[in-house]
Amino acid sequence: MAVTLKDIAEKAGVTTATVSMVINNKPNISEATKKKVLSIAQELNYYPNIIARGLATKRSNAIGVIVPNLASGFIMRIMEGVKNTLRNANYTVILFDTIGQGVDEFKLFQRVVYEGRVDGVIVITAGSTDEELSLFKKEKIPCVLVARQSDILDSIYVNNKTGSYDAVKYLISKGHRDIGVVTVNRKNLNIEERIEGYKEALLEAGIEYRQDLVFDVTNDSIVDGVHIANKILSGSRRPTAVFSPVGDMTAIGLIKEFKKRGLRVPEDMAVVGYDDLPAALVVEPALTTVRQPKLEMGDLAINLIIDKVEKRDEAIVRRELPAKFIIRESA
Amino acid sequence: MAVTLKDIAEKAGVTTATVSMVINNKPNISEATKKKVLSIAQELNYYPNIIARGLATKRSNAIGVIVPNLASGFIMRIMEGVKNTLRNANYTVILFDTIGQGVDEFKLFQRVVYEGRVDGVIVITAGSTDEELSLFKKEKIPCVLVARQSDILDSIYVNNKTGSYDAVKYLISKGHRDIGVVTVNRKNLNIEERIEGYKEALLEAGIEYRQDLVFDVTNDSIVDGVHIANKILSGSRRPTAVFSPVGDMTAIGLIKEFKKRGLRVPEDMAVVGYDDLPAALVVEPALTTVRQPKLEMGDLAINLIIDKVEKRDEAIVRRELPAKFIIRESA
DNA sequence: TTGTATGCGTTATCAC
DNA sequence: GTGATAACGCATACAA
Repeated sequence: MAVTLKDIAEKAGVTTATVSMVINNKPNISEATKKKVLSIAQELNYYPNIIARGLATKRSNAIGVIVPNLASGFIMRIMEGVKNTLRNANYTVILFDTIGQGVDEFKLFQRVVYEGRVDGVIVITAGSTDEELSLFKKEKIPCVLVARQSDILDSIYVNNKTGSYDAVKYLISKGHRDIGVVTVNRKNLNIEERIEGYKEALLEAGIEYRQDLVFDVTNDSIVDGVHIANKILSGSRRPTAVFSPVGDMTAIGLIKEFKKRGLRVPEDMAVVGYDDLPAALVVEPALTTVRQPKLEMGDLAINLIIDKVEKRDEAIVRRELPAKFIIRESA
Repeated sequence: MAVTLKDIAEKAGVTTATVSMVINNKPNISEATKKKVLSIAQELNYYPNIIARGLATKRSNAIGVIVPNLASGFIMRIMEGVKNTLRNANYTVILFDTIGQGVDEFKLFQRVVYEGRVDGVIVITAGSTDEELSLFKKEKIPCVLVARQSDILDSIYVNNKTGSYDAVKYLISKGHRDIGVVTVNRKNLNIEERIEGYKEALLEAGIEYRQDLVFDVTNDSIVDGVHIANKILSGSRRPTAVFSPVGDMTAIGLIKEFKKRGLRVPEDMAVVGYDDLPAALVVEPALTTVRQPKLEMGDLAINLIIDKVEKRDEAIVRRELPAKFIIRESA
């Protein structure tokens, strides 16, 4: 049996109320009893029962993190940022993942909230529509969105447009005019914004936006990259460069397949990725890409959610972070 | 305010006890009240307060997972396995990470256990000594070790020796006699066992084990690999192959640096990794490596811990999984 | 089949 | 300063 307040109280000859006050560092306790209680607590190796405390205070000191899937290197880096800065805070992280979209994601959220398990939720999402997000808003619990901007919820996100714009402008400056772009075959606000950056750079250079240079992928993965590499090469008017705003893994698949098909990268075909995952450095040639500040997003997210939980700050926070275009060898 | 049993009870004209029994599907409830209560619960969008339930039942329906650090691709794959099979179980995962070793790790464990936050703990560790593990054993809570074998605790682990043995034997069959090996500069049982496999293959082939072919690294990382690649090349008797039981990232660093220094891989220098991370497929040449069944470990771990939590099975389970030697291009 | 009563370990509101 | 005592929301033994 674990040791409780009662055990300490009996041994110290006081009541549990007093012990509780000592443990929680409340004022108006004599030094004498404070010392005695504390020493007994130490001796008995007492740890407060978090569950009971949670029931009494209506606070769980836990933050829920809802992620689309753990497999992604992108998500993992964000989680790492979360954990890093959480280390010294008095909160724990409860992990929830969801493959499903929309309603399922919200159902999960709702369950988590209503069960009283967490004081706040960090949602890493990209697919949700605004209507879906408004459901999150309805719940009273603090909620911060990561990697997705929003007008109605707190959000930490990266400026998608500028990173893409820089990347495409760079390609144009290298003389490319036919620049392929890979997108994803489902609703994803981030990718859409990146495409905007692509279009803007094109427009500015007086280059026509061509639908036949847009290629769909289902996931950011090497196999998807390999797959569309072949599509790209079999097109009527072959591009001289491809930008992959969906992510680095796709770009890596592209590079691998282009090389396999006898093209030199970047001479015959330039490739630019997105995210800057560790693998960007292992592929050859090293991947030119747009870096997202993943650790920083995690860091900011956990700080923000704790602020919200503790101070109940009502204002909606929108924190935009810059993406950084990293020139390496593939373009 | 969240809706509680009481709200439902009042609306249904019964007591909270009855409602509780309905919610928990207890027997001996009339179909009529069951139906009525359930429909009201649904209407009010009721979710049981997990914290309160936890206090009453002394069960939290949460599993703690203690990991050394989230950054590692190896750990992440295990976590993915955990989450995958957890999806339909009625448990949540609470994540704890620890960079520190030994005492700190145990302090964290103890806190987690005593606070009553979790019903069981999965510990992914490699560095802990047997004495440290015996501390874990002392606590009454179920605990399964992953990626680390043990006589005193439940453990899910990979046979380290055979994978290494296969790898080194393969190198020998290719004519290599001077085979470098990279190890880690701190206590790590897994690596030690892999070194055993290396030694055994050597011994069997009548090749002397030479200390000057053993190279230390601090972490499994590309930079560490690059670093020791130079050490290896500057040695008096240069090996013709290097086996990196510490992991794939080191092996990738080796390959990159060997190539940079003008060596051909595998012709001039063969390289074999360990783990089979995604990056093993992106490096050129593709990495020959020893695959660990990471998803499977996660899967088994979560199933085992839930079994232990629910059935209080006392027997110590030791589940050994095989490693698989994967031949690709780097050796 | 359902209601009553009690406890889980804490915190919080009062008196004293 | 400290002690009673009542919550917190739920589960459960026992009574009815």
